Amino acid sequence: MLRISRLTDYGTLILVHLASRNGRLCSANDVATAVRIALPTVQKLLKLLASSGLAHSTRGAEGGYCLSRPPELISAAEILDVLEGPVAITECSIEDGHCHLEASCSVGSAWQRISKSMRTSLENVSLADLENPPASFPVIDLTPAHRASQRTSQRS
Amino acid sequence: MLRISRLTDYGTLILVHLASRNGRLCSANDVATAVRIALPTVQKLLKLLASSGLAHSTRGAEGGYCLSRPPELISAAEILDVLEGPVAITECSIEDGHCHLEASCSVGSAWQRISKSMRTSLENVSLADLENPPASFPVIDLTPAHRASQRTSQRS
DNA sequence: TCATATTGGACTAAAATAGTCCTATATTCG
DNA sequence: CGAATATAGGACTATTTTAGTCCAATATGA
Repeated sequence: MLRISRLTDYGTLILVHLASRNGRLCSANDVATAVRIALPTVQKLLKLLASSGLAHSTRGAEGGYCLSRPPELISAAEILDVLEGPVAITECSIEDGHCHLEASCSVGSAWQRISKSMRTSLENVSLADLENPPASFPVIDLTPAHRASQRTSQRS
Repeated sequence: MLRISRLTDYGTLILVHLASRNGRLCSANDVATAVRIALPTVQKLLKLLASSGLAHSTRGAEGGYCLSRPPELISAAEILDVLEGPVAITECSIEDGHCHLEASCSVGSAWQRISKSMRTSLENVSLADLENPPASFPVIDLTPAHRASQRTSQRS
């Protein structure tokens, strides 16, 4: 859980590589060599990144890929959206709220809300942050709002 | 991504049901009826919950399952650990740090750290919270530590 | 026109997930 | 004791997802 797929991992690597090239074009071949992932897989991912708008592609000889925006403006949430599909911690949270489990579904809604706040927080992490990760990311406060006041001084 | 499996969803439902029974024993059959999930699946999950220590089982006639602790003392992180296996956002984050991707792996390490802080935050959400979900969970601040000071007043 | 690249999609293989079933063991009650 | 009720443990199958490969078409530059 909270596991990203291998392709997403690869995809991130590729994005970081493109970021390091600072806007210069990079062919699928170049990328594959640099990140040491099989060419067909890299091609597949680059196509996905380009069609989703995270990368820009140029066809033909001397063509290649580059980021469509500076890495500071690409969020981890976006990257996950593209490479893993929409972030949704449970299935029915996608089509908000209709499963066959009726009453008990209040639980699903809790997972949904947790998922939602996680997503929101991932929007504040940029590709640039992934490129040069800080020593640590701060501990998240997922505590339900109604209890929050009781434990504000928690992290010593 | 950030998707939990269907079995985890079911498992949570079952735990919430047990919580609502307030310590009284509940057979697999009772649970299956209550949560409306196929009996064999419920049996499988209850066995898992019992063997992992989240639930307590009593064999024989009049036997059944109950929570091993009050719902306030069971965290979402534990539930996920049991039902989904160890939380690890990338593969190599499990066996901390050896993949064939060498230098580029600093990225993986970033995902790892994000995953880690998410997990820590899930430790502060209890089964009781899942049972009666609050209106919303607060937005998480995942901003890297070195930028945190610049945006403390972010949530207006 | 040829070499270099991306595009779009089909296709196969491998692995994880979901779901079912069977036999053994423990407990209660008549 | 013996029948009924439950869990325990594990094998097993089917389904779905994920990973990975390949090919024919199109675009570009020299």
